[in-house]
Amino acid sequence: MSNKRKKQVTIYDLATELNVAPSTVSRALKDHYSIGKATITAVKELARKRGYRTNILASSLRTRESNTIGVLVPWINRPFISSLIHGVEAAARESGYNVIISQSQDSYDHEVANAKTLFSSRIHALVVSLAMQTTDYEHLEEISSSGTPVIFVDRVPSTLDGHRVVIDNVRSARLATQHLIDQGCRRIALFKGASHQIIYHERECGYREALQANDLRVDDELILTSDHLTLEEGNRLARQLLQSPHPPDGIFSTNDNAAVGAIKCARELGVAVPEQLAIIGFNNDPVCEIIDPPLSSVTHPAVEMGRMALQQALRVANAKMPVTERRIELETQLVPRASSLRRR
Amino acid sequence: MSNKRKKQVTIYDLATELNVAPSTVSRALKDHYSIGKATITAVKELARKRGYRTNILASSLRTRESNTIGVLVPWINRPFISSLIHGVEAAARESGYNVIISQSQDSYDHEVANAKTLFSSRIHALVVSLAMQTTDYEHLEEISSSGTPVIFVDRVPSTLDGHRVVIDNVRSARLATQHLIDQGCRRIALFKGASHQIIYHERECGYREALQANDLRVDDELILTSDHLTLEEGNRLARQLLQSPHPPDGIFSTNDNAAVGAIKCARELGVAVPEQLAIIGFNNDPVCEIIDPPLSSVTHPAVEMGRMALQQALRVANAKMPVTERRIELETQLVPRASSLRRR
DNA sequence: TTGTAGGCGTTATCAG
DNA sequence: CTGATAACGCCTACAA
Repeated sequence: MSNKRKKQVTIYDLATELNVAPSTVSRALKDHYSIGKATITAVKELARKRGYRTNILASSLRTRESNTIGVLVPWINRPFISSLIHGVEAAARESGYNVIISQSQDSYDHEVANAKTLFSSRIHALVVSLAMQTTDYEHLEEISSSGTPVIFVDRVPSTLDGHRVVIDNVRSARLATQHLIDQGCRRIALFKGASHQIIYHERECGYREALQANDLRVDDELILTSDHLTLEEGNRLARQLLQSPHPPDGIFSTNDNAAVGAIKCARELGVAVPEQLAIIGFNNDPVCEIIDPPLSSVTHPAVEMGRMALQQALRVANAKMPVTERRIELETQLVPRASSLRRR
Repeated sequence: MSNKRKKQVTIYDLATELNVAPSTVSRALKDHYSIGKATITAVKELARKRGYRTNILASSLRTRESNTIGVLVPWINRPFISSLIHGVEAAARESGYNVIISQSQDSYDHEVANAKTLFSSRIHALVVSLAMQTTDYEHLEEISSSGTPVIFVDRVPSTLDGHRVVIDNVRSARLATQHLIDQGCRRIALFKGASHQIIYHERECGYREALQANDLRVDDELILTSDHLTLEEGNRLARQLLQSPHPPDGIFSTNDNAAVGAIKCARELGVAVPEQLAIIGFNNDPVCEIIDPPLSSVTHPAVEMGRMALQQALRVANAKMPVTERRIELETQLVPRASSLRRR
């Protein structure tokens, strides 16, 4: 009920009370160089006293610049994503921007609808991690080509050449796989997500490269795809493998959740980890230190990726010239723990 | 750079092209009853074709109603909070609202600053979970008394009588403690957060009530306070207790994190869980099922609390009459698991 | 150093 | 059923 709200204080009110023009107030409030010191202090003093708060809506409308950054992610309540958002939000606030978030819930339709809504809010820039379902990017190209910078993070498009903040998935997966090989594994299984998501495709490439570099045969039966890579899925996939005629002696899971499922499965079946089955995950979620045995993993710098994405967004939005560095790659690190370390 | 942006399509453009007045277009777009069927379809058709998107800023300015809900929480990247936000966001979107988030990082100063910024954005309502540091509520009272509904969730103020969505902390804590007693515990320790946060105070009350109801002495040495209740803190507190002359035979931790720390500590010291030390946490985070032994806990319906908070926010914001139901309480449930179940 | 005036895009009011 | 007009609060040429 707008009529229940107290009337807000405007620069007009301050102006009349001080017997100056509204424009003077406006300028004084932002320390415009042409305004007298005395006026500035007087205006600010009164503003404080009257509880004046600049109306960002009006200001944004006038300048055609909102100070709001849109964030569009699959799910907010996942460790990696919530840390990513944490990074975006913290960096945004430091630069004086607000963050407006929405989740696609991994649905393409939601993603399209939310992208439109965010666009209507005249966001300054958009940070996106794609829904699992998404394979075309028209809704995002539209935003981008209208002049609003779009920065992709983690789940980036395969065909669209947009700005992106990523890790080297191929190298990271190669590292993880090589680590298992170094620990003596010869039959290594891979748990991956839907291949049309490029990150999973790349991680598979790294896995294959490592095997080939060590003259190990790639057995397609050991490459398992899951749409969600939940703990339960990981458990199920592991069971399937361990009960097969030729069980693997190592598993590389492209996320930690599914790896934890595998550990639990091994425990249930009485398979010794890491002696009979070495396991490594991906993301280095807190859960790695909680599960027994502790889970080896590869770091995935979520907070940092969020910060970088925001900075890149501002860089692109405020640049005079097109920004040529369209891809920002962050470092990852192997974190070996007991789930894969065999005493030698 | 606004000048890099393509000029946006306005109702004006549509109006000229269709030879009608802008006001007609505006009304047609929202199916105003007084506009002819033919005009409506024509307008909508052209709008679609030209890629028209209503400018929410202008609309909000004019109507003095933004369709944005503010969310102010300590940290986004915590399981309970990110699920809470998930709930708020999902419900908001279903009702046609956007969500703008900011985190206080548990600092009072941040909380005050962010509250001001959100207020400047002319949010429709504000959902808040307090920073650990916060003990005065002027910054929020100001918003509330200006007519913007403020809804507190979980970490609610002790002295301010605002709208709130909570659980029955006393009862929940009583349940948890009684459960340990039922399992044969006689010396039960309590891990709690800063007492000026009412939720911890209430949980302590529940704990005391349960002990007294069973004629067990309350030993103040067993009540340990920690500012953050992290896993490491839990580990440290548990060690302190277990190495004391009279170690406890049960621990009730007011969050799961610290309880996990206690389990790890017990494992490190060779104390059997639950036989020598029964442990129960609070929140029922995913980690409960991952730790070994699985951690007993009390559910804390994060997503549901988020949804309810949003609904209450809209109810209050759009009510003709003051909303009298200022407190919404959700159910919790005891979830016994191996960390506290002693075979009998 | 300050004031004037017009407009950002939308909607509410009042006429027709 | 539709149109003209004025405002929402702020910013920015341009004028003084």
